[in-house]
Amino acid sequence: MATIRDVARLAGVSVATVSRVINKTDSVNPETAGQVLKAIEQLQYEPNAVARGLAGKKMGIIALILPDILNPFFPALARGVEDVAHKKGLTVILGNSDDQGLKESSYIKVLKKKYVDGFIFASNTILEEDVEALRKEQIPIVLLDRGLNTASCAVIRSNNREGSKLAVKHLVEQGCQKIAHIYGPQEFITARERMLGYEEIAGRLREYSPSLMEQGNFDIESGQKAVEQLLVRHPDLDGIFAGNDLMAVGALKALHERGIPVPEQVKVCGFDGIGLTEITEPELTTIAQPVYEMGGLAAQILLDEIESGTRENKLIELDVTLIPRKSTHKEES
Amino acid sequence: MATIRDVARLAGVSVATVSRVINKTDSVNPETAGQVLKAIEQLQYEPNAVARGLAGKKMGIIALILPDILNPFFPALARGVEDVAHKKGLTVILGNSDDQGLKESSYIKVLKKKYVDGFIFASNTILEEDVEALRKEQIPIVLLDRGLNTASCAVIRSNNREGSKLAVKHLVEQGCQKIAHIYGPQEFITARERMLGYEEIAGRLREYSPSLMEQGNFDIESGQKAVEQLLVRHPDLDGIFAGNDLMAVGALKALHERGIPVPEQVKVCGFDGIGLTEITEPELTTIAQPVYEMGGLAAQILLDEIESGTRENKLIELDVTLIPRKSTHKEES
DNA sequence: TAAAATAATGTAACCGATTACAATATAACC
DNA sequence: GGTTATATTGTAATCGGTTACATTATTTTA
Repeated sequence: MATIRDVARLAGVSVATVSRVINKTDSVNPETAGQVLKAIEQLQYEPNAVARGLAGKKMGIIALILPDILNPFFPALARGVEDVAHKKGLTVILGNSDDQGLKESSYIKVLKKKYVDGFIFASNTILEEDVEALRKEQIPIVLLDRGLNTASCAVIRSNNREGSKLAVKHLVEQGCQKIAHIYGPQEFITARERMLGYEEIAGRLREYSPSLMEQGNFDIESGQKAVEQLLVRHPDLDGIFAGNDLMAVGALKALHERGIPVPEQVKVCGFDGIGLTEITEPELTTIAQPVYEMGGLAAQILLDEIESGTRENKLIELDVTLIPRKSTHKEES
Repeated sequence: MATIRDVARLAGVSVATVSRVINKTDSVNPETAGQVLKAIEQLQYEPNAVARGLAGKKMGIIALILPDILNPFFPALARGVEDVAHKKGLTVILGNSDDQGLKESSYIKVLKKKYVDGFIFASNTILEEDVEALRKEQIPIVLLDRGLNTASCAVIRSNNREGSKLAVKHLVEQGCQKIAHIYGPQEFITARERMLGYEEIAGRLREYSPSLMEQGNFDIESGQKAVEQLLVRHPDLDGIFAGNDLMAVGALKALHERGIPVPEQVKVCGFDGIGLTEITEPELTTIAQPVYEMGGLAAQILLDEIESGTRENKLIELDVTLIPRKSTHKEES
């Protein structure tokens, strides 16, 4: 591998000049630049990223820390981030935090030493002090799905409350009168917002009762259990809005086990828009978040901050979309 | 951030001695070491990974290049790799190649400049010349699912042929007599092996015919289409072995559309063991690959090679497991 | 007991870039 | 025409470690 000194020697100039040509940081005589370019070409020279990193304290790497890539919500996010980053010549480091603040801290510690350019956290557990520390060290950071009160950096999420309202309204339109809600863990702001959206619309219904809500865990099994509980209290419920798609799948399973036909007797709607929803039987109506776009946007904002050295503490809420499918289909009568 | 020179100054020794204490590369007087450790503690010193990387040509990063993290097969692989890497203090860079050799080459080019310690390719498209080039530069590399004929490095895959045989035998045991196969793109060695396994067992059946095989594309839609074709030729088929789970899901969809009951009239078996198979109706029998373990093992081998500087051109085939579920269930009579 | 091996430490080059500062030549200004 | 601004280039320090080589003190070996 040729170094900048090899190029300088061959072109008959100093390394500083070569560096100037490469980075266009300073004026260089066009003729000289020509020589340098020729030498670069001839030696197939490529600047060493690590040496650059050491000098500039930036390795051209962004870190994406998410709870668990196994959760079907995150691959699309990761892909969105990676596509944007790759287009700009940056690479992406992936970390799984398992929603443990400590693991996140440990990633931060390790990656700071590697001069990562910035962080994207798709997580609810990141500690405020960690955010603050990065802020102080001027390391850009973008958060996904985090509360805005604590936000001292850019935050991206989708409009969970509106999405929730969309879902419940849709169920009502399809003829549901007694709509239950399986909500996710309340430490997640997304789960709280979705619950609020549900309450806002469902609360107006004649059949509404707080006991129509049941906690789940954002996974399939908990959705299943929640429905079992709900059916004990309300055997006559005719609609279920699950706080995410996995729990909706669980709901579908539970209903199927009990022989309750979907959508004829009970209609089910999920939230997230992950791929699973297309392969259940019946296919699952859901509120789709623009997950891929969220990832792309997060990367875009991060890259902008990295490049400009500025920080924008804005909160961006992306629109969600109702995808009506068979699980909420209304029979024509 | 304190540097090694700060530590040296505070401890009253040279930087070389500090380095020796940190890396335990050379004998140091215990008393001196004590001073150094105290200084390190006091200054909260952490060695800078980039400077280390520059000097040692290793950044403590491994690259995982896979076709597409959106394909549900790969998150588990990525998680397996990351868990092992993280345990050893290494970080993982993720790249999506979309099965394009050129994109892979571009990742290699970029990442070599970043002094990545090694590569894991979960891909069929990597160019032989790229492997060879890395070999020459002593950069460790592990391949997943790649042909062994060309292998000049460690290769890990699961025993596709045996898995396939397991699947077909299982269908036979469940009473199938006319078993079709949807095979994947033949440039994938996995698809070829699975087909061979199918032929070996199914070829012995009385009802066997080569026209029971139909090409698919490893995605849901192609599975659906393949079944439609197959049903035209063989309306009486009673078993389908799909080359992967996604195509099996497609098969299920096609059968469901036609009102053909599964497993009563036709039994279906997939391959891979991804999570989707648990949420279809009926749940899908599949041949599970130990995907998470494969990732972990790949990382393990890579780390060993990185540490020892050796290369082992071994081919490892991991065992697969039949997971019988409702989609191949035999009615008791 | 002299010679050879081992332990402990320091000096300084090196990894391969960036960049502050200095130096020179040329162009623009009054 | 002298002075100041601008363009062009080079020198050498710097980023923050690792490590080859040299030096001195202490042990082991013959």
